[in-house]
Amino acid sequence: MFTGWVTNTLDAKGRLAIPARFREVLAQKGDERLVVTASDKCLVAYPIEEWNALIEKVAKLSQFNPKVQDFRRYFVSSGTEYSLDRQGRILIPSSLRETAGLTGQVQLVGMQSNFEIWDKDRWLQDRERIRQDFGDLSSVMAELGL
Amino acid sequence: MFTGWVTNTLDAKGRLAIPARFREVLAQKGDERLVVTASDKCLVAYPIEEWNALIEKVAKLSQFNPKVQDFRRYFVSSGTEYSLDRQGRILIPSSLRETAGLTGQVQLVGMQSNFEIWDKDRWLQDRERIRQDFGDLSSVMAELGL
DNA sequence: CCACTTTTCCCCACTTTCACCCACCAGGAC
DNA sequence: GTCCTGGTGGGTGAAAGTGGGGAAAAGTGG
Repeated sequence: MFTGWVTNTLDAKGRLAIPARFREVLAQKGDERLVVTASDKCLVAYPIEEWNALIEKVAKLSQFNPKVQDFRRYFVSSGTEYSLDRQGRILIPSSLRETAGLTGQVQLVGMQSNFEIWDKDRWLQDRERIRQDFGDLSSVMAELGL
Repeated sequence: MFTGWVTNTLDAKGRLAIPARFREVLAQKGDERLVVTASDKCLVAYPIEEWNALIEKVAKLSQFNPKVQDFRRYFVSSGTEYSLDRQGRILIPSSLRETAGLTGQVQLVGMQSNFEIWDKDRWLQDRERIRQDFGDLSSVMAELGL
């Protein structure tokens, strides 16, 4: 399980160190490869296994539903496999860096089965938005049975 | 499987380098030929094998259904076979270049069994449109069981 | 049918990017 | 203090991408 918030820096070559804690999760799965994909405000990283499970589900949806097409074109298409280098980093290609607005400081956010990669400033803003919303959020959770 | 986003440039002669990662997929199939055809906003490239499978399916549809006719006229008829040159490029004929509005910068988008060829600006616009819609998209995905 | 232009293909050369390796620095444990 | 670990930065050779010259092929017009 990926948990917690970590701030790392993206170096000039576009490399990002994966926190040791996250690497251990991968090591336990016996497969250190990651799939990184673009979401609307950030990037999302999945262990291969999790990603494949997701892809299979998408493959079963109607391929002619325009929403599904858009989802595939944006979210699925950007998903590419990366291996860690000897220092436990991945190289994030410029197209994904641009999409997610990654600059210097990067926030990694554990989301249990996967983790998100945010531009730090954007993360701080979004966190603030969620905080404002929290009261409302709580009632939705209650409705969902939590 | 073709995955990920790659930006390459179309040179003055209309040649486009196929990313090495995509070429490997073709090499694994043992057939480096590609069929490129026009879709509504971009071009689509298929490995021969995939294209033939598609054609066979279309052949089974009613030849007198006007919609099928249009589909064949536009999508199927424009499909032409291209081989890679020694540098791993294909020459995109001017008719297809115009249709897809390809200028300098070109975006290649991996769509698993095939890949799309977009004019970069047009791609950015379309991506932005999808991104705006992402919240809505996500809820549709949730409804569909994702 | 022939001359001419345009397009296509093949080759070579240059530039940029990437994968790999090593080195450094900061902080915590001993 | 030293040792270790985690994160950061940089050099280097190979690979990928880019651009252009020139011969062959195809298309065009008289």
